[in-house]
Amino acid sequence: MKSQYTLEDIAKKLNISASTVSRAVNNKSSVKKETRDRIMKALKEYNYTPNEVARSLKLNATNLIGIIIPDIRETTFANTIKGIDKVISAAGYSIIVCDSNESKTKEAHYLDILYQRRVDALVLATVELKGRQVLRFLEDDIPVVFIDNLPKIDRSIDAVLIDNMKASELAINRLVSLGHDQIATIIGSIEETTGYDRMIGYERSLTIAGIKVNRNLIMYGDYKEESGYNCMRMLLDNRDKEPFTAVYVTSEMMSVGALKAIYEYGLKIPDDLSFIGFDVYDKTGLINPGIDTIMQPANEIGLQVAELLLKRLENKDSPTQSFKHKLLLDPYIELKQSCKLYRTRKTLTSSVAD
Amino acid sequence: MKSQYTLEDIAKKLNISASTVSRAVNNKSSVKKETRDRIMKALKEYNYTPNEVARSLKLNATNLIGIIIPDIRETTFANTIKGIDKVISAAGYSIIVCDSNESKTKEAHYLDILYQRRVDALVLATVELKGRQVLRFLEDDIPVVFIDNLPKIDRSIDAVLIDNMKASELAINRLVSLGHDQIATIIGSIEETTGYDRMIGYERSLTIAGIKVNRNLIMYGDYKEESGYNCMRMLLDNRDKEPFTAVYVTSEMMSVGALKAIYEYGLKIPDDLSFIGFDVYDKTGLINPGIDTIMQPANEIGLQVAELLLKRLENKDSPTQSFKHKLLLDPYIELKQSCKLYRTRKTLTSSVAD
DNA sequence: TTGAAAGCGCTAACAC
DNA sequence: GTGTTAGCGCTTTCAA
Repeated sequence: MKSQYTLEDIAKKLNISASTVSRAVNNKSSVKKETRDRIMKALKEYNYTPNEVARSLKLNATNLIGIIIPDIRETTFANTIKGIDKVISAAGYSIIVCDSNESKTKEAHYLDILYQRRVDALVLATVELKGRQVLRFLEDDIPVVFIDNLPKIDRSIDAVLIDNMKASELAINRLVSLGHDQIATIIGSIEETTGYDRMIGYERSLTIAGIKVNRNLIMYGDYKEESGYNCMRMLLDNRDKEPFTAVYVTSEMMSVGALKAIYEYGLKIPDDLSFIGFDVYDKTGLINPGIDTIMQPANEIGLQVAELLLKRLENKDSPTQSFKHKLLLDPYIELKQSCKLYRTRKTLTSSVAD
Repeated sequence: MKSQYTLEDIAKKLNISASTVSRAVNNKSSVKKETRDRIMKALKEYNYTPNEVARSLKLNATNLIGIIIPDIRETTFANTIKGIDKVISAAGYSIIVCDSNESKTKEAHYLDILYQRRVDALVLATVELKGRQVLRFLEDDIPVVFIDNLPKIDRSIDAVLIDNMKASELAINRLVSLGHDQIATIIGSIEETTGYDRMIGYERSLTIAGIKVNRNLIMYGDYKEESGYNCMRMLLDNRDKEPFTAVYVTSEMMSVGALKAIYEYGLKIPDDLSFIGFDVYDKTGLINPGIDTIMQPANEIGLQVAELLLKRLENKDSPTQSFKHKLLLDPYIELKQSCKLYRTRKTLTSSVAD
C-alpha cells in the first residue's frame, strides 16, 4: 500500500476533479456537503498528506523562515530561537536554523542557501557588518529582522534588540548606588552598534552621577573569553596607578575571562572587587559566588521577532519602504552576590554587604 | 531591475532553450564551451539564483533534514544540532529545527509538518515512546535517526546514542576506586531505555566490585529538577537508616535539584558527600565547587548522526530493510572537586582529597 | 550539442 | 458546485 497519494489520485478514486478535492482540503469556498464528506473520508482512508513543496511552488511562498546566528550553543540565541519557534510554528511556519559559527564566509553561504530556498523571511544575527548580501532580500521585499547586532547599511531595517545604553545604565547605577565611583569596564568592539551603545551608556551614567569618566578604566575586547581575561589583567596590573573598586564587563564570555583573571590574582568577589557581568546565565544556580549580571530577555526577543515577522508577512502587499521597526526591549539586572557596598574615603574595616 | 530571473528568462535573453541553461547551471553533460560561457556570463549579469522549491518538486528531494528535540536550550541538544549542521550543510542540506517543548502533542504536530514538507530525513529525540507517527517515515523509506532516547517500536531503527551502561560504570568505578561502597543514585524513568540502561550499569558495576546493591539507595525521578531535589531529600532524610557516602545523579537538571537539596541540608561537597552528576555543563567554569560529571559527547553525536544520515541518503535505492545502525558512543567523565577519598571503616579524622 | 515537450503536485481563474 | 485548463520553475527523456 503506497503512502504518498496525490490530489489526483484521490480525485480519480472518487471520479471527481482534483480541484474539488483541493478545495475541500483547504476548506475553500463552495463544496457541496455531500461531496466534501466523501472527500474527507477518502482523504482519511488513503492517508493523504498535501505536498508542501508543490504548494510552495504554486503559491510562491514556502512558509519557511531562515535564521542565521553565530553560535547556537549560546544560551541567549537558543532562547531566542525557542521564542521564535513557538509563535511562528503556531502560524504555520517552520524555521531553518543556520549556525554561522561566527564566520562571515559561512554567513554569506547560508544567505545564499536561504535565498535559493525562497524562505519567506529572514532573522539575522549578523557578524558581517557590511551586509551587502542582505540587500538582495530587502530588494525582493523579503522581510528581514535583525537581532543582536545591526549592520552598517544605508537603509531602514527591522530589528529587535535590547536597549544597550539602558543595559549599561542599569549596571552603573547599581554600582554607583552602592557607593562606587571608580568603576572599570570592559567593552566589546565599538565598531558594532552593540558595543558602542554599551560604552555610551557607561559614560553617560557616570557623568549623570557626577563622576568623571576615566578613560584608563575602559578596556576594549572582542567578546571572546580571552580578551576578557587579558583586559582584566591589564586593569589589575595597573590598579595601583588607576584604582577601581568595581568592574562592569559587557559580554558573557568576556565576563568569564575577566573573572578567571580576578581569581588568579587571588582577589575575592565581592570583598576585593565588585563585579557586574553580562548575560552570565546560571541555569544551574551553582555558580559561586553568584554573579550579578545584566541580562537580555532572550526569549522575549524571540517572541517579538516572530510577531514582527508575522505582521510583515501578512502585509506583503504594502509598499517596499513601509515603515520599519526598531524594537528596543528592556534588559534587566540579576542580583546575586558579586557586588558590595563601598564606603568611599571612609575607614570601615568591613563594609556591609547589600 | 527585477531580481528573480528564471531559467526561461535567461534562456530567452540568449535565444536558447531553458534545458541548455539548466544543463549549464548544473554542470551537466555536454554543453558546448562557447554556449556555456555565454550562459555563465548571463547568469552572473542577471544575478540568477536557482529556485530550490521548483527543483525540489521536480527531483522529489528537498535537501531538508527535520530535527525534533524536546528543548533547544539544553546545551547537549544545541551541541548536537551544531554538529549535525556542520556536516550536513557542507553536503548541501539544511535543517529545520522543531522544539517540541517536551510535549507529545507538539512532537506529533511537528512530525506532521515535516512529513508534509517532504524532508529528506528526520532526526528525532522523541518524548513519545510509542512512536506510531514515525512509522510513516519509515514506511516511505525516509531515513530516521533517533538520538537521546529510543522508542518502543517493533522495527529495526537507526540511532546514535551514548552507551548508558558505560556511563554508569564510569561513575561507579570512580567512586568505588575512591573507597566508597555505599553509593546512592537517582535514576530517570526506567520506562525509557536511557534510564533503564543507566540503572543496569549502576547495579552491574557495584556487583562486579563486590558490593551488594541496596535498593533503598536507588531513587527514581523524571529528569526534572524538582524530582532530583525530592529524591535527594528522601535519601538524606533516611540517611541514618540507610547511610551512603556518595551519590550519582543521572541527568543535568536532577543533578541541580539534588545539589540544592544537599546544600539546604548544610552538607558540604565533597567533605560530607561525594557527588557525580550527569551532563552538568559548566561553560563558564564558575561552578564552585566544580561538579564531577558524566558527559555525553554531544557534538560528536551530531557529527555521527550527520554521517549516518548522509550514508542513508546516498543509498536511497537500497532495500527497505537495509541494515540499521545503533551507534553507541562513549560517554566520558569530567573530574572536578566533588568527589573525595573515603576510607571505609577507618577512623581518619579527615580524609585526603583526590 | 541542443531543443521540444512532458510532468513533478498543487491552486486558481474561468467556464459551465 | 464543479470541471477544465494553465502554469508555478525546474529537470529530463527523446528526438533532431
